[in-house]
Amino acid sequence: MGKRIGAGTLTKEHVGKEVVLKGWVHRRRDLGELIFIDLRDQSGIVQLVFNPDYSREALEIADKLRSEFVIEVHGKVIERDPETVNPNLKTGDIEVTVSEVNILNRSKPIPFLIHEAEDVSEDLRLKYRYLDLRREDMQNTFKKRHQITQSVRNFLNEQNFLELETPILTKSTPEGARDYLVPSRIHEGEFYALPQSPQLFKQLLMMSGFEKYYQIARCFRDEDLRADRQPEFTQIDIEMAFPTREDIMELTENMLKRVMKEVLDVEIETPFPRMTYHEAMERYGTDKPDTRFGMELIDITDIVKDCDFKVFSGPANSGGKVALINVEGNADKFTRNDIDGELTNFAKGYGAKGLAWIKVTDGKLTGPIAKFFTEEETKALMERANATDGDLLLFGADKAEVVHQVLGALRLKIAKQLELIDETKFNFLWIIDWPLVEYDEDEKRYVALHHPFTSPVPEDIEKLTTDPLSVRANAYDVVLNGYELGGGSIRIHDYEVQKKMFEVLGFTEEEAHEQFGFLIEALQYGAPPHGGIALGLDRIVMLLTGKENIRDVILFPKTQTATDLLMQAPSRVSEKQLDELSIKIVEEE
RNA sequence: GGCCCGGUAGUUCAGUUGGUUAGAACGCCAGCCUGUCACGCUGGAGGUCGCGGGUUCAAGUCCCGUCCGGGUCGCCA
Repeated sequence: MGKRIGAGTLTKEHVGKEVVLKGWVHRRRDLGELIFIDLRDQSGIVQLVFNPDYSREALEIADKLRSEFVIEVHGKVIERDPETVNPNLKTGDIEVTVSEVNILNRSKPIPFLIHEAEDVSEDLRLKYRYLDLRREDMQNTFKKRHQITQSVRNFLNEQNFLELETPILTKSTPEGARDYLVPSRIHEGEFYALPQSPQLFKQLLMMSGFEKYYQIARCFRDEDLRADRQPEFTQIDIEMAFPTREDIMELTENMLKRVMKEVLDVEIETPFPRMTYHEAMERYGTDKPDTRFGMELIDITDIVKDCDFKVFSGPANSGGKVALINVEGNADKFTRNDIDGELTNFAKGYGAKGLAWIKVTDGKLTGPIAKFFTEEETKALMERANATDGDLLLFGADKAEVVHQVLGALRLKIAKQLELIDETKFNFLWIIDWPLVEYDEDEKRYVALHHPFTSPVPEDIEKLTTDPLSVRANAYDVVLNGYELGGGSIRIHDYEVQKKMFEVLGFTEEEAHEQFGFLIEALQYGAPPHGGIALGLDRIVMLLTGKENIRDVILFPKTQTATDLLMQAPSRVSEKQLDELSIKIVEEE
């Protein structure tokens, strides 16, 4: 009885050795009196040969083997003849000739073959996730995910951070995302909430004297899903006592640098470029710009103020904005139909009323709106846009917010369509100087852009009550290739400032005490200055494995309607369970 | 909640202007095959065209509703 060896680990070094292999039947090639089987285990694939000259008994069993049967084989590693070497297989220069085979388990014909699962519809893959996960690509993804978390842990451990756990059953608080609620059996009519993040706990840990904390933390938010959003996801959660903003940013940069090096063997430049929120909105129309390509937004509000085109001069003269993106040299890729149809519809989806456009031909502006501009305006416009023959200019004219959204989205869509993005690049950058609060038209009050515990930059504290909208937050987001990887801030540690912040957000003193009394109190017992950051682990894995979808880097993800197709969750529960929780289901009409 | 795309054999798909018995490839089953590696060859089985309703002499195809999956806007401190 030899010891089991991994199929994918066999090399020429093993030639002549007797080995024991255990794994799955990946593929079978039955030539009658000669059968080949690709045996797959976690380490890889090796070809087994069943030859009657070696063992007729084994051949007869091999005849009965089917895809995904689990087998144990004893055999000898032999070198392949040069003409039968398979260069597509890592173990292709050897094979194992089998003397004995045991069927450890059988498999029904499976819904899809492992080697073709890549092309199978996603709902079927999710229903049979344990089959989908047998694929080499999936195995590699989760190996990489493991490497990333280990790399993060090693780095933070070396920096003397403690990995500490915080509760999953916690308190529902206002602000932020919708909570997942868990009914309490013992306290009738009361609920725990699953944490949207360990935010308050990690701040309390700083007040508890743990000066450097981290956690690979599961977080829950009951909001609608997207390609890069799941209702439960994982954050690399970090908090420090006594840090400056620079400390956290440098720590984050070094951590990401280490991960990129260890996992992808890619060197990234630090420090990362920094951009203010304002600049990001002006140049890219978004707070998470993809800087791997140009096509930046160009403001032309001043140029079109007096032009005859009311669609432009209107917003330009009433506090709005007119801007354009220049699709350089690609005017011929878009017909008038493409622009007035698909692109215009796309723009309308982001709040635009329409989509004005101009093409540049023979040094002149062409298209239906070109006639509205005087010679001077044309000249200024072309100069500002750096427009030359073959360019397509797409315009946004509206409130600045709408212009940013529309052109920002168009910029991305067109870059993808024209393949202008260098997929090998990793463009990390910081977005800083965020507004502390914004005005919510629906709720008729200020809401925190980050969260209510984010401190203003020191020089703006004065304006907190007089002009909240102008106050900059001491916050920072790290962005990679157009995705928000994470964000953090220096927190409020001053009781008075925190009280003022709640006031600005429209909390009465009573409400503040009811919801955050524990924090307000803790701040009064020697809370140290503190701050930190949280990074979305799933998104990091997604970007580092080149996936376009967060579900591909989560073992058992949920569908867009937040269901688990494998376990069939959520599900009804028994009357008895409901009774114990004092819960009654009200069926909708 | 809104908008968009999709749902036909186990899987991936095709299916014309609404018209005879809904096809292909892979997989599956059986037989043959000693150097295959996407093995090959021969034969076979396999369909609630997501579901419900409507229009029509006739619906996979057109209309309405609904369910499921995906993308996105709102939402996500």
